[in-house]
Amino acid sequence: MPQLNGGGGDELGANDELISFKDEGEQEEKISENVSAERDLDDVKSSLVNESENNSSSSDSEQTERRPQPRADLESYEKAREYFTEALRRQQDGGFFKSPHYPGYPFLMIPDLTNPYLSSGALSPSARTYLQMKWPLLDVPGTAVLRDSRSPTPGQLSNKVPVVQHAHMHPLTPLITYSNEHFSPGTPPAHLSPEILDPKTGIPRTPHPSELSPYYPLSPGAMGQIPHPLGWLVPQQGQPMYPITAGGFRHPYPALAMNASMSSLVSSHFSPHIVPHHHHGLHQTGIPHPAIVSAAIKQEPNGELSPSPVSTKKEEDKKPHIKKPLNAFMLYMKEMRAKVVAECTLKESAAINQILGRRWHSLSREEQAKYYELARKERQLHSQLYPGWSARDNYGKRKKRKRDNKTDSTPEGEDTHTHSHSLFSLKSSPFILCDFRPLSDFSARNKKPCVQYLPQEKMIDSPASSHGSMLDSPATPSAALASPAAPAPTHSEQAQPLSLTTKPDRHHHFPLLSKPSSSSSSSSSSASSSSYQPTSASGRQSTPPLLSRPLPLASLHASLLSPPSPFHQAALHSHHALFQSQPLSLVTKSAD
DNA sequence: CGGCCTTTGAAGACG
DNA sequence: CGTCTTCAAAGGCCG
Repeated sequence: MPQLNGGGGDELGANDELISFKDEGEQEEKISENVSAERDLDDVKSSLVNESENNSSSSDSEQTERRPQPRADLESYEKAREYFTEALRRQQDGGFFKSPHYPGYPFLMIPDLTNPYLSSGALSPSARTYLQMKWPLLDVPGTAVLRDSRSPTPGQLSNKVPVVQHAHMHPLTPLITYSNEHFSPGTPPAHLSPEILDPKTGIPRTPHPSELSPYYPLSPGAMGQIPHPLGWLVPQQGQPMYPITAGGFRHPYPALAMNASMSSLVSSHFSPHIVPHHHHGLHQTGIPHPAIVSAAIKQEPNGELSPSPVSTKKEEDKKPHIKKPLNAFMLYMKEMRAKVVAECTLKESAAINQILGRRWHSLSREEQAKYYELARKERQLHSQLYPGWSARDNYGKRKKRKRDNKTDSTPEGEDTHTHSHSLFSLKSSPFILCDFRPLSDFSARNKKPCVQYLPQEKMIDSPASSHGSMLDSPATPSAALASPAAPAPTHSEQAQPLSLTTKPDRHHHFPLLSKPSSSSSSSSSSASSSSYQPTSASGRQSTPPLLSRPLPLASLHASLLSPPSPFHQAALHSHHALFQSQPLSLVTKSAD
């Protein structure tokens, strides 16, 4: 929670910073653990790769799409998201390794919250993002709303609508911010850029250098300029954000609301000229929504807009397709996919996703928390933007789902309750089986083996990681923290190889592993859990995902090792400090 | 050309 | 209230 902690934005920031050490240290974090270390290395590698690749391939293609070329812009929110993620990714990669603008990692060192960027820098990429987002929020008077990140129920917060508060900004904001970076590292925005909407006028103007800067072009505080409040809203390519709701528009945003970076980014990325008109994607409100995607209209990969027949438009108008907000994992996927792809030869998304799924589980609580928070904000924003929207609206839009019952093949009764989600995965336990299985399956199925990847992954993720990481190093004290509430399904799975299904975690706890508290269901989310977790916007799953979901091995171990609550809380509060000063292992012990 | 596969999470639907 | 289903992204693969 620290991160989430709205109240002390500063503190949060501070915490983040601490955490941030992870980022760099991420690698470091784990020194203690081989696994982690490996993982980190892996990551690093990947990042390195990415860099190169980004410059070359991935980025090219991606950028190409995204570049503000004069395309029509209808894109949707998807694209916007892509930007974000991409920005994120780049940020990470670039920032991390290249450190373009920042020589070194400046951020790390700077504790100053005021300077978000810096501090953020310290954090893991995601963390950074996070911070950035927050800042703006903090600044805002109305922050109360935002702050909630953790605690306050979203519902409360939002009184939603009318007050758009920063809502506009948040979720996306961060993202947007990222987007800046997205171009940054290697690419000078020259082409991109130069025009930025004038915050005030909305007219394209030349950006300040600072804005242009790829990485953190602008620090909000630093920047004197006030971004156009709506800047990010500006649809440009649309991507970036959710469509604006009428309410949103009305509100004058406090300058604060907008993150300078966002605005700049947005503008830079999206060429203004392109944007301005609402194309088809008008929201009900009549406001153009990037978020709204019409299937028909989606851009083509090439970047070309598919011609949208008039009829199509009509439909759209009638029912604009508003996509679901991305969840934490999806956000993570977007961010990390490129890296994974770069690392391995495989390109199939299915395979990549498996890997990502494992990595996701291996993330530390803090890391996951970042994404959860981000997702939460995104949902919040989404709800504000589209008050009336419900997930159900999209039901049936996606073609049909796979037969849920793939089960047939594996039809043991047990599966019945398993979701359509991969059966395989179910069986595969992250621990032992899992890692292998999926991969193996996957590899088997796929012609292209991920040569590089597999080995590493296995090594990393699976056994070793799970095991070592936790025990040895509390790599994730946090994880430990998280775990208490929820048994780490993952672990549990590991513990029980075959039969266990993955999914069960949510509901089932393994007896063996399970911790007493179990709560299984979720609800119980221990205080701790709740604390760190972002409050779920939706009341329903108040349970922190982390808890509910498979926890990192660490968590599992931790839970086993130590009594949940005490340790837990203590850890929560102090964990950052511990991290920094002491080895994880110590922490764990101490906990005990 | 369109659906499948795969992942986790969120939320709707249903019992 | 608990369980199940659908969708979100993404991109190669397959029919």
